Amino acid sequence: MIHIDYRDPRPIYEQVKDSLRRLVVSGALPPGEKLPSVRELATALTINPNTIQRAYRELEAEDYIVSVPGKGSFAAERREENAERKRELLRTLRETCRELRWLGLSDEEIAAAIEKESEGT
Amino acid sequence: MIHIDYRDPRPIYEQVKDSLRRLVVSGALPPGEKLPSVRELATALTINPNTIQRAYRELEAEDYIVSVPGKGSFAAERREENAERKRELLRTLRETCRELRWLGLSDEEIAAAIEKESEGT
Amino acid sequence: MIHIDYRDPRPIYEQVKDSLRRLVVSGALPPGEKLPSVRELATALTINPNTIQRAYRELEAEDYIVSVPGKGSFAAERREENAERKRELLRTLRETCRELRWLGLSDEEIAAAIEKESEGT
Amino acid sequence: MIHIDYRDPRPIYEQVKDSLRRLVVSGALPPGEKLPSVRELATALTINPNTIQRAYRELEAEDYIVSVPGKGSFAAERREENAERKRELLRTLRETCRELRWLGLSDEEIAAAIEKESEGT
DNA sequence: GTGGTCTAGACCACC
DNA sequence: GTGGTCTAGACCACT
Repeated sequence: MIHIDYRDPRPIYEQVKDSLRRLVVSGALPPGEKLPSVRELATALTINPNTIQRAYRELEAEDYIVSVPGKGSFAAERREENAERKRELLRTLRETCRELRWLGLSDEEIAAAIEKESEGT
Repeated sequence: MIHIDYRDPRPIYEQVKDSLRRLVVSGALPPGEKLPSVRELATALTINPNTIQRAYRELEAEDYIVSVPGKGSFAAERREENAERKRELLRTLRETCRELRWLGLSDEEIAAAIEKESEGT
Repeated sequence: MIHIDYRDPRPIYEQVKDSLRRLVVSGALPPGEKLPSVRELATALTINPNTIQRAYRELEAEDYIVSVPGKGSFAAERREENAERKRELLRTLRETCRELRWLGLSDEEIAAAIEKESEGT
Repeated sequence: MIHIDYRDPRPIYEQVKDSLRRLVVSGALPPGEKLPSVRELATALTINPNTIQRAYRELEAEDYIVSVPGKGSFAAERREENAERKRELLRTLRETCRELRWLGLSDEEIAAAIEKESEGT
């Protein structure tokens, strides 16, 4: 589920963050579900625990997960604040649609793509 | 119009590509419009001309611009092929919507954001 | 009313002290009001009684509560000594105001915030 | 100017953050002023560079400093957003005033303390 | 076992 | 020189 691409110029902790955020947001990790421990994930990905730790720390700061010392890390409850992130997402949403239109997609086709937002990645 | 962020981990030529593609796709550079020359843009951004060259080359391969030897580079006509790029865009579209829904936005709010796809960047 | 945060790096007895002091200072525990016994509070918070004991002992040394052997602990009368604590509070007061000003608040806004010193915690 | 107390239960990077934030907010480090480099401060305080780095990273995320790779870190321009931090500061402000009143200070004395908010720490 | 902090030391890209 | 990332390995408090 979590894939690291060493040719990706983005730092590893960012790639880990993105993967985990997607798992939470997609519902693959429902609220309250336990995430792999820092050490587990580190050995599974053969990445240093500090790097995983940083990903977890920042995901907690962004309210996607909750970490409880001595217990583990868990998918967070859904929250509706986070105006910053919303603005960012709406911006990419608009840009993506603009380019799709430029590539010839009609608004109906775009809407359809959003509806059947069910399958994989 | 073209903004380089040296703290962005992505390579410079990728940032230049994104900026230029956005200009084309948004209509800021309508089809046929002349782009600045590689050398012009390089000096304007104080970036190595090779970096700009690479951005132009790849944008041409992706059909966003057309380069005419001895004349310059121009915004391309709108193309409806590029299935690869379409799939990529639809994928980010779906992921963006999924996270926006997770953050509490209704489908109506998302649709509205797409409609008034007018303001800033 | 007393909230323990196990992720707070401060020792538990400090957190208990702060909570109790706030109750006294806010008037929630008016002078003479009986506090829960050490054992009661310890079981209620599932904390070691020694930890609670230490909080009570130090709060008595600082004149916020009074403990009467065999009878219990009570919110103290208002005291105007405690020059040490006053200096400490005035110091944090000045620093807090300084940062609020830096963040753009005018003296009027700050004064207003102090006036309507009524709502939550 | 930056003092680390190893008996303080708070992590070192937090203490470093607080010290630096105070320097910025107090005007001791005016906007644009260069901060000591990560390595300089690390050796000066005999603290590991990673620990200092973390403090700098988080201060940048909170918009108190700006770090430019290859150039250094600098005190940020004053910004007036940061509603989160404002709320937190106003909360401590109210609590501090409440306890000062309980200790017998009049509103006039408190206001006076805020006015002559000039001297040191 | 868990998350969290810290150290020591390395490497990178950029200036 | 600078900030930034990553590894390796240690220690702590808490469950």
